[in-house]
Amino acid sequence: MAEFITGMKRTHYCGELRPAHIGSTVTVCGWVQRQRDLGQLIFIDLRDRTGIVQLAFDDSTDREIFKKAFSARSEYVLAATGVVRERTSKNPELPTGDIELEVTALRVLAKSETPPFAIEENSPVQKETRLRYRFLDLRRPDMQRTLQARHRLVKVAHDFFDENGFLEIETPDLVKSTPEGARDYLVPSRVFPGKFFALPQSPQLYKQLLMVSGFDRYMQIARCFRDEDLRADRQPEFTQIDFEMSFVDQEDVMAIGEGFIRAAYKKMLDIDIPTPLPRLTWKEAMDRFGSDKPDLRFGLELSDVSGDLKNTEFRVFRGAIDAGGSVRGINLKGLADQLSRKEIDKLGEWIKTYGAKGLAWTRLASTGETSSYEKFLSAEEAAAVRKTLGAEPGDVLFLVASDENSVVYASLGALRCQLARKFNLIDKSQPKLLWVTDFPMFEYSKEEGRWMAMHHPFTMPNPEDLDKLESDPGSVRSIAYDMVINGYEAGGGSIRIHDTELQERMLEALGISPEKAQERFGFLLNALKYGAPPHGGMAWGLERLVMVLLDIDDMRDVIAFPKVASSADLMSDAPNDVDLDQLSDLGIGILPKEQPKES
RNA sequence: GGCUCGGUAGUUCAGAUGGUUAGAACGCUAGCCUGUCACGCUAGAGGUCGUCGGUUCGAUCCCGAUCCGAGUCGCCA
Repeated sequence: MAEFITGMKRTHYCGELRPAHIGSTVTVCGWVQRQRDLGQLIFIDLRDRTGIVQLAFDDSTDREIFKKAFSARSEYVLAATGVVRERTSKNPELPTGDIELEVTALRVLAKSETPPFAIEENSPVQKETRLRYRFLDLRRPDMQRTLQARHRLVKVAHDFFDENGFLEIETPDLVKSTPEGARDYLVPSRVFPGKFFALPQSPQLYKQLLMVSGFDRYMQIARCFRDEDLRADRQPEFTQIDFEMSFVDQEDVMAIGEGFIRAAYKKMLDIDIPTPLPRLTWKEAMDRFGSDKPDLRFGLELSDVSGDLKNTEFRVFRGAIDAGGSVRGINLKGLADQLSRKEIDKLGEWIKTYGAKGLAWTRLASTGETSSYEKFLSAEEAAAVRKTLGAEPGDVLFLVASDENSVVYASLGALRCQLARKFNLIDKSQPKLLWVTDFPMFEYSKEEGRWMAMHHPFTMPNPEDLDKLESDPGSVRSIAYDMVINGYEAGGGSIRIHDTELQERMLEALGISPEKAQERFGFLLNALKYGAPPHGGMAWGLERLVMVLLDIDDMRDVIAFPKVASSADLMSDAPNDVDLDQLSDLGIGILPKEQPKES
């Protein structure tokens, strides 16, 4: 039977005791990290969220207390009162290593089964086991630190936006389903059987409505939900640091965005981020880095060699160029001797996952020059390509050709990052932040056979491109901007359309009929008719920011109770079956699982 | 949905052309031990080898299906 804590009041956290406390009587509470039984002498390391302190029991200790110490096991919960004394032999590894507690009162507040893994930093346990026992995993010091950092970042956000006149206003979690964009999580309505709410993918429409309502400056730590497949850096439910402001243009929003990120880096890491941040247009980012979220901590920029090859007789290259695509390349400087032919072939296979048909290469190794494509080119063409890529002895040149530029960008953008990781070319000494601006308004969806909004349908098109909205949607730029940090899309936003007519025109350009538009977005279109101020804003992914700030590469490590790749929660076993009664209340039936077709 | 990788003791892993009794380390249990701090020493317990089916005299190992996990492509306005 566990003992009660009544009458024992914690005076100190374990990790804060120091030689200055010697002689004073203190009470600490925590979990048994480890018990060391030396016969007539027992030590217990007691852990709480601040650290560890050693409890000592010897022949001067009360026998009843000694017995309790003897039976204490890992993760038992103890309260201990004692006198702080200097240690006979000190432990320089511990902040509390100069002192220990000579225990005069001890209570076992709770026993514990043997934990499935040791509660310590970097304990070598598979993610699956950690997530099944998440409540134990979270006891580990690194998880405690990470979630404390997450808390501090949210505090920085609240403080910064408050100081700048932003009001936090909560928007609903049960909203209207708007099938543009990510798949919605649906919530059935009991009162309206067969009808559904959706969980918000973002507070987008509501924060725009708040601008119409005159709140002028809004912010929210907003929960968002997207029913899409997960990645190491993507969870189905996540949090945004979201803001929106009125009577502003892009520069005003960016200034606030830079102000917040400066405050975040300063208060979290004591790093001064120089502002204004550098900017790249989307086009520049794609041409130079093959990505709209380029990692600027290393070089390996792309070069377009299409111009050198426009008259080539080599079909692979010529065909790509003639079809409106391109041939582009990367020069891996000075590493030819460290990249074997076999490894190059492996990269060639790997890059096919990005849609490339293959990887053309030239290896200028000290043992000789070899190339997969130069034999198909004239001497002038081969030389021109080398010149464009700045080839020198020791380099490896990589070329990708495709009749779709998006494939060239995706392949080389991924190759660039892959090579940087492989050869450790990433300079981690300084974070690299930038804005990517002038995103295309639309991208063509082959699946849907129509133009889709790249950002979202409420994004303001660049006024210079307005006349091309219907005639040439592919060339229309938007007033949208992403904040990119170390190759992560940390945040993004846009100036919104605040004019009903333009909004209707935009929806029509997206192939949404006026009737459909009214049905889906009527509440927004209606609001825009009643005096909407020009407005815009942006949002950061809170988890992404914590990841970037703390250099953590798994988003699950910055979320207390995350989901696994199948979007299940291993600890609680959600999602789960529900009673038929619950379903019938909602007017919902479950279709039988589709049987595999007979062949 | 596709591709790749993985599932063996509580944990992290090793293993065998398909053959009697499946191993290690840590952890756990018990005993001894007065200065440990990854305490030490001694002894011991602990396994449906993810699940189902097939091949075989015999399957943890081979084959098929399936479940679970990881990465990634698609997807993520």
